[in-house]
Amino acid sequence: MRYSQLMLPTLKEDPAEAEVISHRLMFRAGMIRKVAAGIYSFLPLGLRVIQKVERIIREEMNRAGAQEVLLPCVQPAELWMESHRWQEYGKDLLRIEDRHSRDYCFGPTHEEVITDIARREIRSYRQMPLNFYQIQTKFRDEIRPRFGVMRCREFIMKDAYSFDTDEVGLGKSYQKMYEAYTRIFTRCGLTFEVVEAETGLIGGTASHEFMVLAETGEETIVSCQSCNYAANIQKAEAKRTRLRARSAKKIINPLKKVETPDKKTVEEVTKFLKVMPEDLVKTLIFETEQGVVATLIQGDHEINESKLGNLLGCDEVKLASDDLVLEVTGAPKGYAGPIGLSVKVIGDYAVESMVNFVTGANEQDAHYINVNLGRDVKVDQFADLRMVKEGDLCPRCGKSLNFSRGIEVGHIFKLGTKYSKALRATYLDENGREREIVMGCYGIGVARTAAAAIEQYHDEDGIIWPMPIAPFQVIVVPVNSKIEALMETAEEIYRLLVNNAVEVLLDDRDSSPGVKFKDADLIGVPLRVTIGEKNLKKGLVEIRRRKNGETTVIEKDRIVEAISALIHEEVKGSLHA
RNA sequence: CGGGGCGUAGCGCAGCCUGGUUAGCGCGCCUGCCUUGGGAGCAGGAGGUCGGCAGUUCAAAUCUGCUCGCCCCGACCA
Repeated sequence: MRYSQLMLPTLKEDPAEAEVISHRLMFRAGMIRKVAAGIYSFLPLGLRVIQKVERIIREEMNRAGAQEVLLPCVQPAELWMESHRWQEYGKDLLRIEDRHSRDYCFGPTHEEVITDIARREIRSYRQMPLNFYQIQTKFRDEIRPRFGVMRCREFIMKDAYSFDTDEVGLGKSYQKMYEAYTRIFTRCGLTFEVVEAETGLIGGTASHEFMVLAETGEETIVSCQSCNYAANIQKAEAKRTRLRARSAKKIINPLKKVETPDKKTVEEVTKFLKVMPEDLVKTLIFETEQGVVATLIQGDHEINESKLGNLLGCDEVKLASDDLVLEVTGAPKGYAGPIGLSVKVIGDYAVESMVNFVTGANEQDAHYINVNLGRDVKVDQFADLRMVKEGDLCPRCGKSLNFSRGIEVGHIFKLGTKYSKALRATYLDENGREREIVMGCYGIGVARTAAAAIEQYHDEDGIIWPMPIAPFQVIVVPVNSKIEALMETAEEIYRLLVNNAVEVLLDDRDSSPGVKFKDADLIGVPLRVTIGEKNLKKGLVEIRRRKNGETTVIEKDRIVEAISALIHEEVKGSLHA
């Protein structure tokens, strides 16, 4: 490709709206342009990167035995009603009407459509296992799109769906995808971590997220320093502390009510009573589909609403309104406590080992001290209800946990029979019995993967693409376009490299060298061949590596072998990342 | 949806508070000269219904109302 013929509009200045580094650089490098909030066009350079990522995905999906299909983006409401997601999905689902006022949606994902195919085509256990995947544009009407291509409304996604006869088969399909994903992100040159995750709206029994480690990541991930435990913060658990030594020894004091005028928050109350936050139990009232429940959490801990929801089997749990708190506890918010409550009380495991703690007295301006379980408080159930925090220990091995930030680029789910049951996708087993197909689904955010690579690999001059997903592997820069010898050599090297299947961009613009160098750095091409007058007189050209600025001068006749060796080395390097 | 903010040339911004000639600046773009190993220099030039609609006024980018779009923080989410 010749630069002069490529639509590659680079910008010197950062666009005002771009906040995160990948957004800024994709914009400045002429990869993307915004069309509307959360909706982008990909310009040629951006598309090249997307296609490189897609190619790696296709190769690995095919290797894992998956078959590519193409599904519709506009889907009939009926299918979504059958799975109940027409109601459940909420406002993220972009609903549209056709000219006959029939309801459709723009597909945010494709479980319904693929399950529809499965129920029509799969009859027998002999036809499984099967795995279909598609790479296409989806739409989720995000409340607030942000971070450029990382969190958009319209986005390119690879989704795969597996169909098995039973859980054992699903386990195998899931494992294959786990391995394929590991290969995909490794081949893209990314540093990532696989974490246990929540299943969320998609539903299902088990799930892992593939997280690219980056400061700007939206997700917090927790991982063990010594074993391989790693989980999304939403899912992460901490080792349960046994009855603490200090608690075990402590004398149980008599319950006492104390005045706490105007002290509502954990901080205010503990400061006023001169105790530590971990000596207080906060009582949080929740409104759920199962009715109102009270939860008991150690003062310095945070409730994890999704854990509570999972425990109760509810899709939605909502912190009670001030009015409801008043109704349930008889006191305004800030004075709730478990003593005398008539609703179901669920305690976090950490509370189980506490003695002589502080709680609200269900009475304005009053708290109890020396509260104890059993004697004063009846807890219906203990469970893991809290967020893991710094200092907690690994639930598997007891060593310390690390906290880091990640960008979710892939997510795999064991769906089970949720959709096959709803859409009645069944098959006949060996005994002629009708059974539900067991499904899994597996997604990768394609553009997000490219953006994550930029978050991970950039410097103050621009993008530093990993070789396998770089839009071009090499850029050829003649320093002075007015000197014929330089241009001729550049052309010659360009042709040689093209003929040897190297992806090369020839900067044939009549610009000053500074401009060409700056653009080359900005768009992040891994290797630059610089052709300057002095070197050329000695029959030499220079090769510069974007990632470390390292330059080597070689005889121009050896250019093809030198470049090939470097490409090979960098591709291999990312495989071992 | 709540809170904050922004819409002026392709991009980044000033002007608005305190209304008044031809609406500026930097980058980019066009022409010419010159220059060529890290976003050169000089000269000339093109490009704006100041987001839209309505109002106040002799007069609106500037004041008022409505509206549309966008950004940031939060709740939500891949």
